[in-house]
Amino acid sequence: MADNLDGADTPQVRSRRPRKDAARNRAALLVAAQTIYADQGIDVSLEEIARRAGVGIATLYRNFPRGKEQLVSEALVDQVTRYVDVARRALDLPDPWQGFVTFVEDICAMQEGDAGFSDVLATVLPGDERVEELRGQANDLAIELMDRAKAAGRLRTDVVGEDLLLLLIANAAVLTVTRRDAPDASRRLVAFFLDAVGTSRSRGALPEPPTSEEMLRAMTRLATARGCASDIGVAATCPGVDVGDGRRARAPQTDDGWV
Amino acid sequence: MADNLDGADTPQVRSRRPRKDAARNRAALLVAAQTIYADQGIDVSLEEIARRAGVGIATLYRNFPRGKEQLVSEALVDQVTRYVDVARRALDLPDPWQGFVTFVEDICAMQEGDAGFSDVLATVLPGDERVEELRGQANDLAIELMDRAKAAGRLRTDVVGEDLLLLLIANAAVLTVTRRDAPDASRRLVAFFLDAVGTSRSRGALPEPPTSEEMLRAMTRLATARGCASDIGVAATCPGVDVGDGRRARAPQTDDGWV
DNA sequence: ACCTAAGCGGAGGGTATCCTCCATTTGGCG
DNA sequence: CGCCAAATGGAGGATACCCTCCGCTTAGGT
Repeated sequence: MADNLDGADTPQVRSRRPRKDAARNRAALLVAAQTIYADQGIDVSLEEIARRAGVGIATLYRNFPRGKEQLVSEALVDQVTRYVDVARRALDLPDPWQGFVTFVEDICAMQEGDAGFSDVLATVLPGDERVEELRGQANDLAIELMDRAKAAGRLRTDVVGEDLLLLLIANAAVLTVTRRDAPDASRRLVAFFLDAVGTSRSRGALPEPPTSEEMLRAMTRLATARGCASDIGVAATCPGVDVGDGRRARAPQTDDGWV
Repeated sequence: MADNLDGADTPQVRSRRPRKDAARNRAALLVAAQTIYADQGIDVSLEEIARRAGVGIATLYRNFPRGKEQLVSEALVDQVTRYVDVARRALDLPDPWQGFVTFVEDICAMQEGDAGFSDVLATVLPGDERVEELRGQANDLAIELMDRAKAAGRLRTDVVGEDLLLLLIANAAVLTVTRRDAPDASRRLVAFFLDAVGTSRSRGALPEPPTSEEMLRAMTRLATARGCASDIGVAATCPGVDVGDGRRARAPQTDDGWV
């Protein structure tokens, strides 16, 4: 951590230990970012995070000079680390298929529990090499899990690592649409995927599907949030989101309202 | 279309035939919207559409007073109509399973061919009853297709209409991420889904998976387009857009790590 | 207790988007 | 041809977001 305290050190790297209030503010910002990102995804204004942390916007930029990208990376690096751990623990399971299934279900459950993490899994943080390094590790472990399951004859041999990525993207999208109104929908998608990639035609019972009402509410919510409609997000709104604000429509026109 | 021409009509509804230039501008706007939406999804600024149509922004608002929502509905109502036709034609196929597969593959291919349509399928246009009416029709037909396939013993009986919606959402997200760099990824997702919901364990060959390079490029493109990272936009999110500009980070502070 | 630099908050510049207002142009009827 | 309502385009108000600048505050060493 504190690899370079004060005192007469090299003139080049003149870092000092930060003041106590500064350290507190930095921590508050990270906590605020983690909380808000987990709840709403990473498309949240930096002002909102600073407000939640009880600091000014300038303090945020002093701690994270590269802006949103850096804040997102640092707020989510713990989750990405846990992601690697999940893969490692799945490899410890004796049954190769069980290991693969556990891994897939666990990371998709992590997406369900943290909208920001879900967003990040479905994209790339071009700026942060730490996150990308961890992602690479997890990817290697995932390949290992898959190879093991293939060797055991339980995973189709024509399934590749990129297919897992497709699932993460798909699941992120389903979650951004359904997180609030039909949270079980994600598990159903995952069950379909596992069913498709496995060889053992076990075909257990599926999780409950969402109801029509839940889906309607979820999609309508997304549409209004997006200021109109679309994209998961999305691209994904996409994926993600886009706070959306209101739209007033004082409108001399008839302007009947939304739904 | 022209349901109320001029002449001495009811004093309440005083619509007249529009001037020729006005009609031309309206058509140009719709064409521009269809073109741009198909290419980039519906998260495009109205200014850009007006510019492409060669008219001012005020002209757009005169023709579509409810703004983006109305323009999207009217630009995409043709596609949604085709969507219903696809379902109807699938019902004409004699083989129930073949009909279901054809329907699913065709609408997902429509999503691939039209990013705006893909966005709309994954949400709801709360304002436009015409689109929602058509969506309801297509939904009923889809249920019929599924019941038929179930009765033939080819579709799992625990699959419901909402599962199809999940696929459309998932596919929209995959497409917003991969459309430019790995367009085949969508077909692979669809193949997985069909494999999971079918009972006949036919298990044909899967479409080619995307390569690692393609996926990396796709995800990086999305991240930079979002100005930072994420969100699929769900649709993609924000799909499409958000120029993002540069970000400089001159960083006055020493700003070394401190972890 | 004092002093200095680290740290702070918020105003405000820049950009993007949605939407409205209004002075000007123009289609097309008489 | 001449008129006038229909139609036009672009300025600009409102909002949201990103990021920087700058004068004030305060931690903490002496």
